[in-house]
Amino acid sequence: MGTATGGRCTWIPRTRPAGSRLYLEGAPAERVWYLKEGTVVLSRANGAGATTRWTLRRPGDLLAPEALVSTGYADTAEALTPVTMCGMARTELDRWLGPTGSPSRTLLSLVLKTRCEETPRRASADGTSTRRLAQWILDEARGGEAPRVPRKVVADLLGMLPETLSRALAKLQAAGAVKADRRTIRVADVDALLRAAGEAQEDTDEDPDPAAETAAP
Amino acid sequence: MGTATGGRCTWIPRTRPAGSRLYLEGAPAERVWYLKEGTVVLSRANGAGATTRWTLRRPGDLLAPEALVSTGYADTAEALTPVTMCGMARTELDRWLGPTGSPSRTLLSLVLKTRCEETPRRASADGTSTRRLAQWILDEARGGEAPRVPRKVVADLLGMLPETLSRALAKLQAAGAVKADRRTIRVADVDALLRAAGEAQEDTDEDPDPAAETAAP
DNA sequence: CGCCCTGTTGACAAAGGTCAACTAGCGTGG
DNA sequence: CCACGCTAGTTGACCTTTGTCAACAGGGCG
Repeated sequence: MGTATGGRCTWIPRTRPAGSRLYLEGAPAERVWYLKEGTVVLSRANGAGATTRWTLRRPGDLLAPEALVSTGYADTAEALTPVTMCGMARTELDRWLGPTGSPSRTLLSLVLKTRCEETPRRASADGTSTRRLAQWILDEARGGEAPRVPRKVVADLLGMLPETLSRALAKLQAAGAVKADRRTIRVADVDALLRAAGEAQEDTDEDPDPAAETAAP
Repeated sequence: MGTATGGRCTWIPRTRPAGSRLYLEGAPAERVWYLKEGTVVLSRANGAGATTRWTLRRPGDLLAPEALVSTGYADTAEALTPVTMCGMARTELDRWLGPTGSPSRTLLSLVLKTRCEETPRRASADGTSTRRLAQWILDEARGGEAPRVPRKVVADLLGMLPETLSRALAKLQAAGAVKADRRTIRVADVDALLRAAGEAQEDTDEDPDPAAETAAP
């Protein structure tokens, strides 16, 4: 590892108390951190109003690497314990990484892009089967058509059985949201589909999050 | 993107028919591919005997980037359609990427490491709540103790409610697998825990997978 | 010392898994 | 070219698991 570990890095070390929000999903992604001490949990809004915590970060992990390929943070990070982290401004990091277009930077970008796109899906072990299916279709459809993969595969990807998928799809068809035959699924009514994907916790108001969390400065 | 896109790459293009296995989880990771055409599904054995398909790869995605940081493939890849992909041997890629220890390579390694470790967890939207909890504890425990995070956080990470988590934990304690108080969970009996994590589809024999899939050469 | 927050336990309802029968499309072979 | 059989997908009935709602307990902090 070398450069990033060992403490004698050019990155700026900093400590934050337990409970603090380190960065917010959607905010301009200006910094990347290397986590030296403590535990951090990442959460992400999952299409519907709800927010899901989906993974932990521990010492040695990188926080917000997406800053390199995206303009906004992909997750909200919350310290579960007091943390020590080394931060670096995105622009500085950019310089540090060397010329764009170098093989390793190209690869880095590719990997990060893929990672950013797929993680949100990961989150949802929640929501009704119909809702998950609707979200998947919205995510995956290109030109109004979902990928032509066997039903069994779709079911696996969504963590449900083919039978359940079949029923969920039937519901979406009944609602007029999609039109499906044995091997294709096409979007018939985006609004209806969005409704199916979002509906449920529609009552859950945005959780205004009254500061409270941030401990002593 | 430049280097990797556009077709005029140093990578060796190759086509494979629908249904073929492109590489196998656990096999020595010798190549990395750039997917140019087609759809690929990745699956991974999830602790218990079962195997879960967890994500799709489409044109423009990288296949098996873990080859750079791991000796074995992390997933099994299966072509859902005929595919065209550009492969490169790990050693050659290694040379192409330039000196180890350069900032961008260091970062690339970090990101890949994190990615490899966290994806398996993603898979499991399946299994009973007790089983998922057992797997999580096995995954996360360091020195016989699971991370000290609030129950609510653990529940979120596992996609269940605090109530359900509480019941699942009670079962594991009843089985003598763990010992937990209000804020810690420590492993009491690894074997019992492994049994709890694996049990269920114990009848599911290994799916010998009788060729069948591979289409015409 | 008492309140509040987090976690636990209980009873009930609903979503989804299970098992099983049935249908449709496709490929194969006569 | 048609018929047959096979596999993937659909539908139905039932049962387990988990989410829901609610009451309660234990620790920590004021």
